[in-house]
Amino acid sequence: MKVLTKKTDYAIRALLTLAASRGRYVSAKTISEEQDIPYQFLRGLLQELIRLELIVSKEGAQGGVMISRDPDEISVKQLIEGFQGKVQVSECMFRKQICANRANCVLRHEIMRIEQVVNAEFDKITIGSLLRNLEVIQGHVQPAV
Amino acid sequence: MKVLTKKTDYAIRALLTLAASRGRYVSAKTISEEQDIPYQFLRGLLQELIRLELIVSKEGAQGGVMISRDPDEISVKQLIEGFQGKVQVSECMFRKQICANRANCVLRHEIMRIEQVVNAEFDKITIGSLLRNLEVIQGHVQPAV
DNA sequence: GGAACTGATACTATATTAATATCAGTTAAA
DNA sequence: TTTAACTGATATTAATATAGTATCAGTTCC
Ligand code: FES
Ligand code: FES
Repeated sequence: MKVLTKKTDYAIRALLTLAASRGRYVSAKTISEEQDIPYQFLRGLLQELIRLELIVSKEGAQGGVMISRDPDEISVKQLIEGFQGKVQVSECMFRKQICANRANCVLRHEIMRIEQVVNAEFDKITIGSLLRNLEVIQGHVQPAV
Repeated sequence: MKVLTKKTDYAIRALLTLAASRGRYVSAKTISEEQDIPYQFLRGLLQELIRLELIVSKEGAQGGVMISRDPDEISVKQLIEGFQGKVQVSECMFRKQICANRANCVLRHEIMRIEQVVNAEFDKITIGSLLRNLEVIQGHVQPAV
């Protein structure tokens, strides 16, 4: 079972690059090279991020995309939902047998608990937190201004 | 994000039927009709369950398959792993940037925690526990002998 | 005007999942 | 002893999701 698709993975990485360059427009070409993401695939993905209102773009020479939110407000959960849909264990297991009694279905309760845990965990992980971890690991910590 | 594939879903349902008929051989046809699972698809799936040693079969007329384990010892986790492979969040996110320092990667730690929680939860849900829930819901509880 | 960009969209390739089809061999029982 | 009800094994197709490519129009900066 794979939880993150490549698209989500790429989106996270693109946002990391953008978060590290806040306030500046970065071209798709640059991101593509820096993160080793196929150019055209990235282009499409960036347009989705624009629709999700996580980044904004500027056309023309010297244009590109720029992150438009506080990186701490962008969670991996949002990205998973945006690109892969909500975490859902099974549309509804055992339809025939149980679903007549959904409200009382114990299984359903347990499954929803799992979903909640997964969502809560992915909600904790943000672009901001990831970036800080990256910086710590790579020794690129910038002194607070 | 879909956690259970149809195959896993079908397998669980087939095992529920078999658990409800412990000690008897049930034909694929019967299971197929009872659980509304495409016959040939079910056939293949049952052969996998045999390989996983969760059921045994008997050929010929009056043959079929029979559950060969205590239903409480068959967890949804085992089935997911058998049919879909281990739960894995991402083969390894951010390869380029972090994987040079895997041991210290905070992200990796968080992700592994999520995996553990999901696995632990699915490990708690067994064919036995599901069947009991079903019986309670449907009012088919058999008095203990 | 031309190079460096994004917007929009259409297309192809690959992988995974889901479903079917076929035929040989086994067993029970009429 | 034949036949209907079964599984074993395997091949094939269909449907869907994911991943990646290509093209062209329009914008902006120099
Ligand atoms: S699985 Fe559908 S209500 Fe329980
Ligand atoms: S994601 Fe690979 S080590 Fe952190």
